[in-house]
Amino acid sequence: MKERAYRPLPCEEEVDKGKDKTKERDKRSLILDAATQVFSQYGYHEARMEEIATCAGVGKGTVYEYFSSKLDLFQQMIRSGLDFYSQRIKYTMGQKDDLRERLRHLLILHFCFIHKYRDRARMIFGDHASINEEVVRWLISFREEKEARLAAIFEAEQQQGKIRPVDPQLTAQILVGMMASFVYPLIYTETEPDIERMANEVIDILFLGISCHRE
Amino acid sequence: MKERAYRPLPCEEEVDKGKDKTKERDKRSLILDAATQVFSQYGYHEARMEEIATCAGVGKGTVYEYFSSKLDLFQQMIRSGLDFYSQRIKYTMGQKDDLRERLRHLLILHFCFIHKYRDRARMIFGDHASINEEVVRWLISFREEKEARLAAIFEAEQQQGKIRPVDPQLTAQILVGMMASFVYPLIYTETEPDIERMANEVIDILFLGISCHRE
Amino acid sequence: MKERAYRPLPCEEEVDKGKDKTKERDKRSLILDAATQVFSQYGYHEARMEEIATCAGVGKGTVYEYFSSKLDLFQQMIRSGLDFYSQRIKYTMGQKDDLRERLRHLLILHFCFIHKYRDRARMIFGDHASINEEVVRWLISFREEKEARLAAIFEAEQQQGKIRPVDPQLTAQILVGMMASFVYPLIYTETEPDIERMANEVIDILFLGISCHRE
Amino acid sequence: MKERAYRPLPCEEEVDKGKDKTKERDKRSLILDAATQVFSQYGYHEARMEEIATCAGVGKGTVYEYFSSKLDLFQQMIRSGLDFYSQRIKYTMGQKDDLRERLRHLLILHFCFIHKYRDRARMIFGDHASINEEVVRWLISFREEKEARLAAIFEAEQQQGKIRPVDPQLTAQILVGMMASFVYPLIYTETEPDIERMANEVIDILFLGISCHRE
DNA sequence: AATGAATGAGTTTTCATTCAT
DNA sequence: TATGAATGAAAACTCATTCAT
Repeated sequence: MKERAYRPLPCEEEVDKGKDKTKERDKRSLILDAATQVFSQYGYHEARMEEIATCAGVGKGTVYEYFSSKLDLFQQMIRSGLDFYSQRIKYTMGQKDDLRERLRHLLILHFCFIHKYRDRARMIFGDHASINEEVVRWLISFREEKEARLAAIFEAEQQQGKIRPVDPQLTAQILVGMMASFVYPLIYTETEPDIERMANEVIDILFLGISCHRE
Repeated sequence: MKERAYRPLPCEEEVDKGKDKTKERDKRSLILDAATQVFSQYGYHEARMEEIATCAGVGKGTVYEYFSSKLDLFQQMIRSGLDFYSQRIKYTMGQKDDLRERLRHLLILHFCFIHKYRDRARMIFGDHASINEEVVRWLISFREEKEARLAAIFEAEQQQGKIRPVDPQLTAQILVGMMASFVYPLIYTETEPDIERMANEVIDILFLGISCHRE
Repeated sequence: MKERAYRPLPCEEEVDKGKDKTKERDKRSLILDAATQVFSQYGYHEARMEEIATCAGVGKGTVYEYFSSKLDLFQQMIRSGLDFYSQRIKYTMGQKDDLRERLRHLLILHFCFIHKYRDRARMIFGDHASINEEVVRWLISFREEKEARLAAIFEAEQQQGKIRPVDPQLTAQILVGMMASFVYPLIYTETEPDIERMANEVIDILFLGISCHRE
Repeated sequence: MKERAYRPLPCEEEVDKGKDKTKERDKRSLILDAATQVFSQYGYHEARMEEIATCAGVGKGTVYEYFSSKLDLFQQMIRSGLDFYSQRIKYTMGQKDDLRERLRHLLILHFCFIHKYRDRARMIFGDHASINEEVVRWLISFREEKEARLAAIFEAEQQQGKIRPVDPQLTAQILVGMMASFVYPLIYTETEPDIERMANEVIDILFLGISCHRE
């Protein structure tokens, strides 16, 4: 019933090396995982601290030894989800030379992540506006950071004449929007998605859209 | 704080003509508007029925004369928001001949809507997964419908050889994702956004991305 | 659906003579009848003023023209039920000479009443302790009056040597208890009860129990 | 105000022997007792969960740890009252040989119970028709069971020629009615009632009423 | 006189959090 | 350190009553 696996993505074996000792997870991350699962299933308000505790295999009081409140637990869970995602994404983005290839890789990773860690993806890309201003600020600044990084890349490429003079900021935002548009489909799709193909199509459209074309 | 204006969009004067008599609003839509405002500000769970009532200028019990429960009120508010949006969007989509121009118009309308009716936009494009299965189904099928309509258009154009052989479904999804990526920026931007420019940029990228190019 | 008839009991034709003009019932008794029906069906607290109004065919506000509150309506309904019952019972009790026959008649009337006017019977013989102290006092004093009247009769008979030297008060109470024991069975029995037989049996037992027997 | 004693009846010392250690009552029965008291005083609808909690010396939430709802608490209270009564009554009924003596004992026990456990008696013998169908069914079947048991006894005696050929069912019902007629008087009487005398009188009347007499 | 739309006081119930063990 | 029994603040909802029409 639990089997919350979190094994490395098929495309990220190098990232998790050295973590497979399956050492006795400490209570804190046990609770964090349970929280991810329960929050993602029920949403913040419908989630019950008792269920999170039970699901983590600890007593209700124990949760409060590690987290000062429900909101604190939620925030830390989001944070950890954000870190978890960033870690995987950043790593790859620093690698390859060619922009197209790098973005293709970004998309693949992104799609893999969403598909593999549905729970976390749902929490990271969800709309938590009503729960906590702070969380919303995090998520916004998280996305802005992502967009800024992408915008910087587009700008650099543009100055090298590799892409058309599009607005780098807007282009970044559009890419992030495209990426986000896959969250729900990937979470709710039962059949195994063809992630490679999806990534290629998106990249094709985007690159034709922003490449230089001789008139 | 009230001033829930709902005057025609600057770009939709033709749509609302004849409706500006500002006739005595009936209680039901008064409450619906208050609900939109309060729900959009606090989210479903943090919203208090009492505040909605106060905000609509009626007593707590009156709300229950028109809506059987908090959930019912929420659902009807979403529904009305959906209709409100569809009304404005569908109208334009059936008009112009040229796809590019039609989509440009779609984007402009979409952006105007979001910017003008922040409350409604936030509710329609928000993530209500944890509140009510039914609402989620509505929103998903609403988006799917939108995507299907766009996909059909792309497919038709494709058969006329007007655009590249991209996956119409995926392209539609990407366009919807692009559109959605503007929700938060437009809602939270204080400065007047240059909607025309934004729409043009998006359309440029998308059309270069999907047009036929001689190799 | 209404057809709350209140026609004379088969055994009381003489009582209602002159009332069969079926004259346009005035609003007040219309409401009183509706209240009897609704209160008896749902009990005081579950009964809704709105339903009583609807059932009486008047508006909600109208009820308050005739009765100052729900409690007032309830009290007046009980009172009217009490009077209705007393009227029928007292009349008969003053008639016949022979005690045995008089009591037999009392029982028959009582049983007929319960069976015919289930609604009223249920309200009169129910336990309204929790609703209103005043109502309870009425019901208790109503029963005490009944018992006192019977006790007086028993005492008189006793002094004439017609019955054993039993405690008249206790005997009266026992008789009333016997009578009450038929309320639920008569209300809930679907089949037509053999009221004569029931009365005879009860009277037989009681009279053997209290008659003088030569040892 | 607390002093909910529940010491053994003066006439039932043998039943409760070994139970008078007044051991630390557990919360559940503490609440059940408080409920009995409050429900019996105010009736189901007028009773406030908060008062029951306070009266039991626990917090409001604690009541819901043991009972899922007000109705559940009410039902369990009735059930426990029914069991409590049955326990005491059944025990004695199985003992003595002579019918007259057995019934005399039954009455004494019944009267003692009512007088001693007014709260419980009021709940058990009250009319809860409007509160909950299930409770009504319990009470009816409880009374029917009682009547059936008595009817069986009367029938047996009859076949042994010990009593007149009365309708055993009706006789049982009458006896139960007689018994019930003492509920209110015993509950509301301030002075110490002479239970022995009352029982003897009732038994005398009933037995003369149903015995065989040579004409 | 008759109405019914509007009202808000009052109640059950939930569940995050505490704290004695 | 870990626990879960106990708690009480807070919110949805009901319905008797009012009063403008």
